[in-house]
Amino acid sequence: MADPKRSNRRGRRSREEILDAATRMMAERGYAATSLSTLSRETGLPKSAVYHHFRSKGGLLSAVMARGAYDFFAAMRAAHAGGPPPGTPRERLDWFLRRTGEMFVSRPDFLRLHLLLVMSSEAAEAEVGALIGQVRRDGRAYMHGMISAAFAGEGAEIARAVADRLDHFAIAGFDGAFVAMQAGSGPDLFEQMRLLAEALAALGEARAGELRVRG
Amino acid sequence: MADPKRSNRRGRRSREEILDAATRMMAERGYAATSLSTLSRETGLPKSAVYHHFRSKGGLLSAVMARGAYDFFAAMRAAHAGGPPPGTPRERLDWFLRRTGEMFVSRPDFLRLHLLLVMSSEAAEAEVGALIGQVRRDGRAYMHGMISAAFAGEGAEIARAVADRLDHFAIAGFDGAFVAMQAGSGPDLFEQMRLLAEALAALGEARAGELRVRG
Amino acid sequence: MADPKRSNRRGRRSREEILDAATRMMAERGYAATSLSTLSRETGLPKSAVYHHFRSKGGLLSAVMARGAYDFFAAMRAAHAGGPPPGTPRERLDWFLRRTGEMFVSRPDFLRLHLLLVMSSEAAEAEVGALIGQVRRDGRAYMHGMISAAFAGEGAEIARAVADRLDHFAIAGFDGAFVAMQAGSGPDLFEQMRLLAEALAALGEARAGELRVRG
Amino acid sequence: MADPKRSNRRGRRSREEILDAATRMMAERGYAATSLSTLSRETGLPKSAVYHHFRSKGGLLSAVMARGAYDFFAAMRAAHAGGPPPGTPRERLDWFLRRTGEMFVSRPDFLRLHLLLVMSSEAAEAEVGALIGQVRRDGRAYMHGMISAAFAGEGAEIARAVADRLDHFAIAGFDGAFVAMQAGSGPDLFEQMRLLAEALAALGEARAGELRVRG
DNA sequence: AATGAATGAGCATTCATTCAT
DNA sequence: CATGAATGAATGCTCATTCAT
Repeated sequence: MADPKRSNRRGRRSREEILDAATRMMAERGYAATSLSTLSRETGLPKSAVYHHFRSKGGLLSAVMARGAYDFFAAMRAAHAGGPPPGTPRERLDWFLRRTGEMFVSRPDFLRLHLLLVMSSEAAEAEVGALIGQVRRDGRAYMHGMISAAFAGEGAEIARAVADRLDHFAIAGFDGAFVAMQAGSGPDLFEQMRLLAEALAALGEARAGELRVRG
Repeated sequence: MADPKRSNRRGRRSREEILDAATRMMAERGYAATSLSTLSRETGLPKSAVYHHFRSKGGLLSAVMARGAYDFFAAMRAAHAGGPPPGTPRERLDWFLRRTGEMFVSRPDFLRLHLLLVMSSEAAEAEVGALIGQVRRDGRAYMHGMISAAFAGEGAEIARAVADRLDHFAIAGFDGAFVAMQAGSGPDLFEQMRLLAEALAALGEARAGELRVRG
Repeated sequence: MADPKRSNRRGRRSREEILDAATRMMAERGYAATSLSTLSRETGLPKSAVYHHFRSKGGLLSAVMARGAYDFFAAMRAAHAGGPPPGTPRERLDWFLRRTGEMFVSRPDFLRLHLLLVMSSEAAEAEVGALIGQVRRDGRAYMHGMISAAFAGEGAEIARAVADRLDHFAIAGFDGAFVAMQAGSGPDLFEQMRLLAEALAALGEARAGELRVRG
Repeated sequence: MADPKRSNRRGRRSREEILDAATRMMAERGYAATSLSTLSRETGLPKSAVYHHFRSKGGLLSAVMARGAYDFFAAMRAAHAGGPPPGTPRERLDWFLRRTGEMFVSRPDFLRLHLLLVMSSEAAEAEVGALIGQVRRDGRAYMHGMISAAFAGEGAEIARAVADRLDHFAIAGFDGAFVAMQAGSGPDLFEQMRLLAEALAALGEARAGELRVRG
């Protein structure tokens, strides 16, 4: 079944190949619809290799998610390194969101699988459920950082308060835009990002105004 | 297996029972992970009843989607019957979105399955793919109606232009909020709806302002 | 399912339609591989019609065989009506066998199904088994008649003795030639028939010679 | 289901067991009527073993045919090793055919299945169809060898010409005699073989005579 | 460390049949 | 007389998993 030229002394590489294929397939078809037989056929590696490296199909899913999350956030940090140039909150949000949108386009697999699992309650299986929760918390924290950076000009306290209020909303805007992109409906993703930046800026400035008055 | 008291002359009822159970199960676990054996066990009806009524598992999915869409939009129209009381666009959007949010909470199954299918490319199987596209178009048209109703005070032309610009964004806001609700993360759905109303109002008014100046 | 224009008051016709389709399908695919669903789809008549007219799938098989046998032997008698012109046994056998070969070519379904059942021990189911035995006996009797007619010039007694000896062999020659025709191998059926006639003539004359000497 | 003492390290043996049972069952009931469930029950091996060893039910059929053909022709060669003693063509044909008849009686499974497939057009499924054609060609070649050996005394050229003319006819005689044996009708197989030998001798000598005159 | 052989449980689907109308 | 609805049993097949090597 396996390519005979493939040595049997290269565990690390096999692991990565399985992980790559599984990420792609699970993101395309979902967890339940991804069979180890197909995975094996597509990688040229035996089914037992999955058990060798990941203990079970569920373990493979966990690994896929863990690596995906790690890579995703690393890529996010890289994309945003240096931070936006000075400017209005809206300009700064625009800068952040445009770059984030580029990530969505170039690495959709992780997000797709993430949303699939969120919706399908296959997550309920403990281990993965925890990972998903962690990813959502990390995502929100990341978003929080972006928003407060955008409103840094209002002072740290106000920036934080604004971000507290808007981070979930921003996450929802992302998720929704990603769904629309997957559906092939809607305007292109970057147009959506621009509107989201505009909305966040408007909401954030309104909120900052209130706080300035009160403070 | 089946209740022996169940006559063999009640096709319509069996059909509905299967449809109910399938809607719930597919929304919970996804299409692939919903097995006809489990469905049969849960309804007490034989597996062959599915084939009798729906021709195939795919046909059942189509029927689930078709009925779900029909019921969903009917319930939406019922929830919004009469329309919002007079007021500012934001107040009117608030009224619309609060009621829509209630729908999400009370009938999440259809939306869950819809999003699951959008993400999982099981939709690619023709028949269902078309249905999903139709649902998204209908949803967007519905949203368009809500937004232009909210901005009716600006005149029909401007209201329409605003809705043209914002309908996709609003859909994304809904989808994202629904995802957050499913994930159990984020503030409650109604808080999200309020923010979305505020954002749409702000974006819409800015857009209307531009148009008034140009006009 | 059924053609709506088809009245529900025409039992005789439905019966024949089912019989026609079943004869064809069973001859093509065998009894086990002929499903009532397919039969129903192909005739446009409901599956229950089979039970109405034939009591069971096995009953349908019996009816197919019975009608097939009846028709087949009637057609044989028609083809051989009048009998061969005077001539040598070989010429007369040639005449018989050429005409029989024409039957094989023009109505292969019954023979195919017959051989299929003979080989497959689905015949073991009593009712059909008996029918098959009857068909083989009738066939042999028919062949006996042909051979003794061919050798009538040797006198009735010798003609009968020759036919007693050769009828089974002739049947085997027929069956084998029919098999070859179905397999698409071998020379055309009529060449086979000519050789068979030659062989029967040679064998018969040798036998007749022996008998004449003894007598 | 399986014998628990059966180790999971004996693939070769399982393969043969399945092949044996399948050969017998398919020859008895035909391909379509042989179910993997019954096969599994009868071998004590799980259904999945069939897929492990043969990829599909069709693959099992191919393997059954391939092994059957191989064994059959090997046994034929063994039965005819050494060749017939010197004598007239008829004596030599008698020797060949008697031995061949013994094969039919002692190993009827392969031939039964072969004829079943020839008749039932399940063969049309490519892979098996090709195998069947090959078997018929091999059979004919074998028969050709037997006939020309029987007529070797007439010289190689004439012997070949006689065999060219009669091989198909001889095959048909075999097939027909085998059918009669399966049907339980007719005289015993060896009587049929004797008549066939006589017929082939008569036809062959007539043909050889013609050729001698012409040559 | 890595794998091919093997398997039991479960899958979607089709079957022949019954029965109320 | 004729049928559409309904179903339990069985079908061919795929699944995730184990285990000896």
